[in-house]
Amino acid sequence: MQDRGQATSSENLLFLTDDQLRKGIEAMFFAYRGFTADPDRILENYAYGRAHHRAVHFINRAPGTTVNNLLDILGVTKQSLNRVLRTLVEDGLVEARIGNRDKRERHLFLTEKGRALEQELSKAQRKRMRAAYRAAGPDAVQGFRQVLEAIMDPGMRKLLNTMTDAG
Amino acid sequence: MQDRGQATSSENLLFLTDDQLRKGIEAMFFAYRGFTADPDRILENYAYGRAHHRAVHFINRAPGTTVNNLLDILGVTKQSLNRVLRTLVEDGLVEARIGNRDKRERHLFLTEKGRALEQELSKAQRKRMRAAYRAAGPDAVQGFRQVLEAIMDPGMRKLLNTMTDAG
DNA sequence: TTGGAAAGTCAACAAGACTGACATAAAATA
DNA sequence: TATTTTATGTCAGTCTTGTTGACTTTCCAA
Repeated sequence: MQDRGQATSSENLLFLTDDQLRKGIEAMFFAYRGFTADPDRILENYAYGRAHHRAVHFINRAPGTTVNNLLDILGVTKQSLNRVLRTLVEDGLVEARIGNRDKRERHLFLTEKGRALEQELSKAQRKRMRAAYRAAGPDAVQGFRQVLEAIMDPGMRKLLNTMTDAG
Repeated sequence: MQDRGQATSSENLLFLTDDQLRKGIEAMFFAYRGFTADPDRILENYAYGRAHHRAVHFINRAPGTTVNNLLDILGVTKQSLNRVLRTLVEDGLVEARIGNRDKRERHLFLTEKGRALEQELSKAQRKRMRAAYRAAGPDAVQGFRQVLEAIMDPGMRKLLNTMTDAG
């Protein structure tokens, strides 16, 4: 049988009960809705979607990244990403430069226009996060980050920390 | 200008810098992927999607809930939810009983089969959450929950806590 | 009793994910 | 050098899940 969180010896493991886990699951669901709500609203004005936001975010985050790299980060198919990148390049938000060393690669950069959209989106998203962080306090934020990292697949955790170290 | 988290007087507000906020944002993105990964894999075997999971979850959570109630929780259009409910009813996972008091209403219940699927899905999701909770520890979990609640729209927070109190 | 509001259903459409097949160019390797 | 692998892009088609609009049934209140 699975561990259901009953206190074993001296430790209080009540935070591992199915009921507590379910509350956390539902909190994740509702919080993610809030998390994406502000950018989603902004994107409607541009006829872009969440997929465009994600691409723009990570290109801004790692300028010069290749398409393949972005595929790993976003976890979608190249056809799906390509549709998004094509519109972003056509609309002049993203520039795709052919690689010097390896001419098969495309290195992706935001244009001035792309940076402007990225700023608008991330500013709105940061605003909500800042309010939440401030309300919860630094210790809560540390716990928040710890649990999120533990929820991720190991590969994603590694990717996140690689990016974080670099940036 | 926006608060960018510089320490003002004695308090250390470094956890509110744009950089820290961005890390939290990316952690949310990657964690949510992990959060949905296990149920998504299971759902493939049944030709259902995330929308079905959500419906089944909340019907299990609040048996007898009406369609309108579920709409508020899920935040989609009734047409979108209806498509999902129709397949679940057709497949015998959900029973929709016409209301006694108000015959316009449908009260939703999981059948035995529905409960079985719900258990399979939530068990997989809880397993990941339990591992994450255990790895991070009770204090981190408390912070996690606090920040998630602060990220939500107030309406959602209220809804979540109403459900939590009742359940 | 009648007209509007509410609950739910049906139809059609769009975004964004997917798979599969294929093309091109460049790099790596046998 | 010849062949294979890699990186990227494209076309076509499908699926899930969101959307709007139009409709029926039921309830309630003026």
